Amino acid sequence: MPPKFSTVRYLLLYGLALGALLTLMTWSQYRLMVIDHATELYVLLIAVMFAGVGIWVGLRWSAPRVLERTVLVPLAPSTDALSPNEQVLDQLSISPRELDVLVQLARGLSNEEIAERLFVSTNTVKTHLANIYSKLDVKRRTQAVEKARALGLIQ
Amino acid sequence: MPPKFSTVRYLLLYGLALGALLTLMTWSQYRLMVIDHATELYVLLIAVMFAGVGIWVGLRWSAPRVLERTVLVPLAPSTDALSPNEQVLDQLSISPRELDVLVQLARGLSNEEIAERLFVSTNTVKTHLANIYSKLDVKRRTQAVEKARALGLIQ
DNA sequence: CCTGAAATCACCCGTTCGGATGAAGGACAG
DNA sequence: CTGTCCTTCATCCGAACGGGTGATTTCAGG
Repeated sequence: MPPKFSTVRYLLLYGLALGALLTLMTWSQYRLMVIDHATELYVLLIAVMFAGVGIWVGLRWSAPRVLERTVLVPLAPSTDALSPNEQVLDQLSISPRELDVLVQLARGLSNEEIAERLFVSTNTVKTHLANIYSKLDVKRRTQAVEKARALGLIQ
Repeated sequence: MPPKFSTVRYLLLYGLALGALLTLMTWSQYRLMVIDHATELYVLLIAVMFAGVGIWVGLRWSAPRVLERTVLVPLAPSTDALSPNEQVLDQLSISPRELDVLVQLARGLSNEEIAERLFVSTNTVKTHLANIYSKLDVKRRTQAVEKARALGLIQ
């Protein structure tokens, strides 16, 4: 359960998922071929499966930050050059990824849950959090949320 | 540093503080008597010291909850019978003391800091927090703050 | 081309937190 | 006066968190 080597774990999961997909593909191909030549169903199945894989990969690489940004941006329409929270972000030199972690943090997620949502290891989350704490000059996660809220970085 | 027996610790602090006060009183009395008969100054000193003690004792017994309540109430003027957050408080059956802990929790304080501000032991804070978690149906303190904020219990 | 920032991952160690449980005293309604 | 709720305090144990440190990769900018 505790992902000490999350990279290895995810690689294993990748492999297992791909293997299961291939097995399912060949099996379904065989079954459908035997029963009747429902190639349309077969194509549909393939399409659905790969659509799922595509959606997952898309989430894996873009969603975690884009989804949050689209929530944040409309709340603060850019009047001049930078919105207020972006100014604060620059002043505190908080990186985009650190803001991602901060947003998840404000939702009350644990390190492991944040790691899962952002598709990184818990070690990475901890590193980001340590940087956030030092930049916000706080000691704990609840204080970080409180201060980030006061500074307008989140919500 | 870790207050395992906070009652004993506070009793010791009481004793030490009282002893220091008595020492200071006799010393100041002696000094002022020798220099000149500035009884007014002496009375003033006594008054200030005991006013401080009185304020501290007052805070010790009443302020921790009253001070926070006065922050909460004006934000939600009672329209009919119960203000919205009080309705939620009743529905969730969150006790006044638990709300006190919740308010401190939202400020990002640690268990020990909350215990100091509310003049209870960390064990008591932990008990209140456990009850809060079960009543709010959450697992961690950051989640509790998030949910309490969403429910309008705080801020 | 090289530097530096950003992002990622890892390990160790100590502290804090949370779950489970028991207990005791005060307040208050029935 | 008896049961119930609130508040308080306690212990044990496992999980989560935070500090410190080091390392690699990528990539933009000088």
